[in-house]
Amino acid sequence: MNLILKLELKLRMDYTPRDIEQKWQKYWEENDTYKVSNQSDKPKYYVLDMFPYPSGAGLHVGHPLGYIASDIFARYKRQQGFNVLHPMGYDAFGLPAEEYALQTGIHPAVSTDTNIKRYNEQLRSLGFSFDWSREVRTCDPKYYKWTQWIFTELFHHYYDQAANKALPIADLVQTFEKEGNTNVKAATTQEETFDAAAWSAMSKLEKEETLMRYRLAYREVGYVNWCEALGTVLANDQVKDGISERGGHPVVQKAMPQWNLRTTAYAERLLDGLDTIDWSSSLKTIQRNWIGRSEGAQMFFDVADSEAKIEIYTTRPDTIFGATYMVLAPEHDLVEKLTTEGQRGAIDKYLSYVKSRSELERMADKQVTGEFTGAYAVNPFTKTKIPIWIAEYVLISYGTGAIMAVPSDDERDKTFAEKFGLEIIDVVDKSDYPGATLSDKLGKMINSDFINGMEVSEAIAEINKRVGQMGIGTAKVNYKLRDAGFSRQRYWGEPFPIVYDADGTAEMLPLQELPLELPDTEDFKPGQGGQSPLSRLTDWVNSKQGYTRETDTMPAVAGSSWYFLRYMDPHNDEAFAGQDAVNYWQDVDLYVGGSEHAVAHLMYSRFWHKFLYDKGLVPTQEPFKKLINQGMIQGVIEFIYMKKEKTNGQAHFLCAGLVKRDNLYDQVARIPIHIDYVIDYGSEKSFINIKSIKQFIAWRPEYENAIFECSKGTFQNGIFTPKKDATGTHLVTHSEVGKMSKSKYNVVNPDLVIDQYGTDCFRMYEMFLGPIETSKPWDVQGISGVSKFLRNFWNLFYQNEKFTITDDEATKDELKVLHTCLKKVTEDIERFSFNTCVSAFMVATNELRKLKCNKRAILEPLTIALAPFAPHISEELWSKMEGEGSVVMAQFPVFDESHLAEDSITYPICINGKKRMEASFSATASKDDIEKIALELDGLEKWIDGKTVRKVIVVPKRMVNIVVS
RNA sequence: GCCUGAGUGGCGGAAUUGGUAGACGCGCUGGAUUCAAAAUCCAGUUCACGCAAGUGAGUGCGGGUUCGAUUCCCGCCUCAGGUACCA
Repeated sequence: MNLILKLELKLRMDYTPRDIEQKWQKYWEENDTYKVSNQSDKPKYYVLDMFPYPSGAGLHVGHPLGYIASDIFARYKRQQGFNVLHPMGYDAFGLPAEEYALQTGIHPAVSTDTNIKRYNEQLRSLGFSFDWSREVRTCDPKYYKWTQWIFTELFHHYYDQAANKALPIADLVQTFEKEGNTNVKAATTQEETFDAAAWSAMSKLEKEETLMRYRLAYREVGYVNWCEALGTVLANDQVKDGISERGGHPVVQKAMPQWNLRTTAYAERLLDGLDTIDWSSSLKTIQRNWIGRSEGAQMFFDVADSEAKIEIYTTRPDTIFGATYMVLAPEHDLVEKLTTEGQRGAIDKYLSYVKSRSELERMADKQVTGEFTGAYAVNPFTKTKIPIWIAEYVLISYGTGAIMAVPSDDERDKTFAEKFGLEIIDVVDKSDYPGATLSDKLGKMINSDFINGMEVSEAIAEINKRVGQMGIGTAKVNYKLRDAGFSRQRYWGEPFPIVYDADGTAEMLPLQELPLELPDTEDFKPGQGGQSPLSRLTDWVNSKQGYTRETDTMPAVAGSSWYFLRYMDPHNDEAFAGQDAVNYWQDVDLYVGGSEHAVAHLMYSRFWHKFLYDKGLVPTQEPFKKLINQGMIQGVIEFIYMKKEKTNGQAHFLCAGLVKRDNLYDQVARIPIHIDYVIDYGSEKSFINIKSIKQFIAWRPEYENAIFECSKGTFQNGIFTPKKDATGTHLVTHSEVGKMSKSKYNVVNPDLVIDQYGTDCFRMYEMFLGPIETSKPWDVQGISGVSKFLRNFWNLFYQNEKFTITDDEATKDELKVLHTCLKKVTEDIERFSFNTCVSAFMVATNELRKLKCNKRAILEPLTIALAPFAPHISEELWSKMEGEGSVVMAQFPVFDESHLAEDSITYPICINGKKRMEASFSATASKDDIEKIALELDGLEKWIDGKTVRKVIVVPKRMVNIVVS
């Protein structure tokens, strides 16, 4: 190595991010820098991230986006003198670990543990200020003991609508014994009335069944995705285009008893609570629409020539004179009973078609389908006979599972009526309201007998009154929100702390018997009839004398519904968290996470929290005061097309080119393929060749004998058969931009980037990518600019390769640069605009380089302000400056407006709104002065050119606009 | 389908309350340095026409309000997230 090279290496070794970062990460760990106490004189601040599911693919570049943002905020708050709780943990139960176990035989507990270790390393290398002593894992029995306990409490409570809170079910039993349920106002599965005598006449089993209809955790028959070929229940995510993703087998809906949570009992409070929290209005709207409150009427229609009555729900009772037919959900109880002999065959055929369709497909389809039952109902007002149909657009889970169809005033009813030639009667004259949509509920009633001429709102009230008088229904508030399905026929989840006695009555295990630990097994295959793998462990199932255990497990949302409370007091064995801890930390001040959790997780945790509040166990009604949705770092997902119909019993894959050429989109399913096997991954022309196919088959052995066809020929069982002169296959894949996820096989890890550029650079680069809320595909182009910035910042402190800063007084220009930056950064952190913070630091650094400033008075506050973003380099420079303690606790600098004052301001001079010139005015000039001077500016004549000046608009400190014509 | 977002140079993005569109960074072009390259530094860079001065156009598309619209209103298009068992 020659001398010059050596010298150059030495020069470049000055800022060596990885050395500095490891040094300070070790220092923070050894000094418990981020450990936080539940007792402090400082005000509390709780910054929470949505904890990750520890996927086998490792932490991907999307995870840190939110974590970096929340870490910056937590560090900023710490520097402002708050006692900051900033914890991290793992949402460790879930389907992927179990799928992995089925493929490899590796126990989910083992793979989860391995994954967590990897995540731990990765998270630590990112320099987050987490208090790791508070880490929680939902799969830890010490943790899920309390998940199980909260479940048992839900079981032991009902929702009393008079008290507007959850009350013990034992109270309800007392009431039933005293007076039956006639005075009870409570959330229930089904309206029924009984008196004390009727209650006491019930058998033990009947009593239990009745109580089940009130409990907040209850068991009821529900529908699951059933795959006969695989003998298992599938998650929605495992079903693609109507067939199982694994193996491509048909999937149907199957009824099975399921545990549920009565989230609907809290619908109104979940709605009201939204007004009290600082969430984005779009997220609140999503939740409001999800809850879907509507006011309408529930009423009964008689069936012609039958005792049966059909209960319907409608938001438009006023349109009843236009109700020309009825539609039942295909799963409706009455379908079997009402179908006439003549229509039996057609109905059965339709039912089997519907069974093959998921709810999502049923709602998404533009085409309408349906079948006539042969039966007729009687419109209670017109007394005419109207046909009863079944159709998949009516869902059994919403309302009563039956509608009166008014084709004149409902889009879908109209499409349906037009397709099947059903009668349409206009009942609302909307001519007074041009531009109003159907959902505005505006217009005047026509063709409607006694309500003719009334406005819609009047008519609704009138019909509701009549319906009540006739005893055929009542006004009712309805919600789209459904109770939460809480059973999974899976191994890797919390076991239900439930045993059934000989009669099949469910009993909850008492707290002393919790946790009910997940039993060990080596066999994760589903049990008989799609039961959970736990059902195979007969010793465990029967381990309690005279009882059998529930073998379903809880879904992943169980553990994540309350984990933020556990962080407050993570090692407590006596309670889910001690009351002192809960009362000190109260609630989450800032919650950061992806908008993909907008409903599921954020609705469930609010529900659990409200229940705990009702029990007096938490002090606030809402768990998350402020919420920021970070966008998603996306990846490209690669798919290969597979024909839905097998060819000679084999799966048949097609080149995207063939699918396009022959327009076969209806006949193919998209099968995701790992991005590592795809050539030119991410580009438009990405494809797979024979080598890729071999890798794919090794990964997905069920496709060992599959056919791979492209325009050049076919490949099967290792043999390529060319169609014309060709030497190999070239199947173009189908690429989509989408979520980075292990299940999409498109994960990119941050490790390599961090190795190359360092953590501080990675952190700042992810922030620099754009606003925290927007989603964008991952791309490393541009990272060198951030790297260069950090080196330039570092070099401000160096002269002739020596660390040199002076105590000289700062100049006016230097102070202006500093305070402009501090103002921008402070204001931008407060509004979570971190990308613009990074550019403010860049601007300041560039200007200070030009000013050759190396003064402590400037660089010290700048270093403190940079610390939340790039904590390692800041800590290193802070220690070199001999700052006191760690920069982590240094007071965040406050900007001073007086340094920002300008003597003169440059105004753009616009003619008719278009900038034509510039002019400088004193900062103290009045509007009139500016107008006068502006009109006399040299060069203005050219623009006015014979036209008249109509108006001059002067916006102080902004611009001048001269209007001419 | 329904609900919620997003769309600005070659690329990521900025413009905080209706007031200079393109901050900052990448890339690219030219130059300096170097035997050469990397690195670094300097200058330029929305597009079209033009040697230039300049002129015109321009924030997904089509309209509207306004002295002035990326920003507000109406109607579309495309993409993303969710759609109740991925988490």
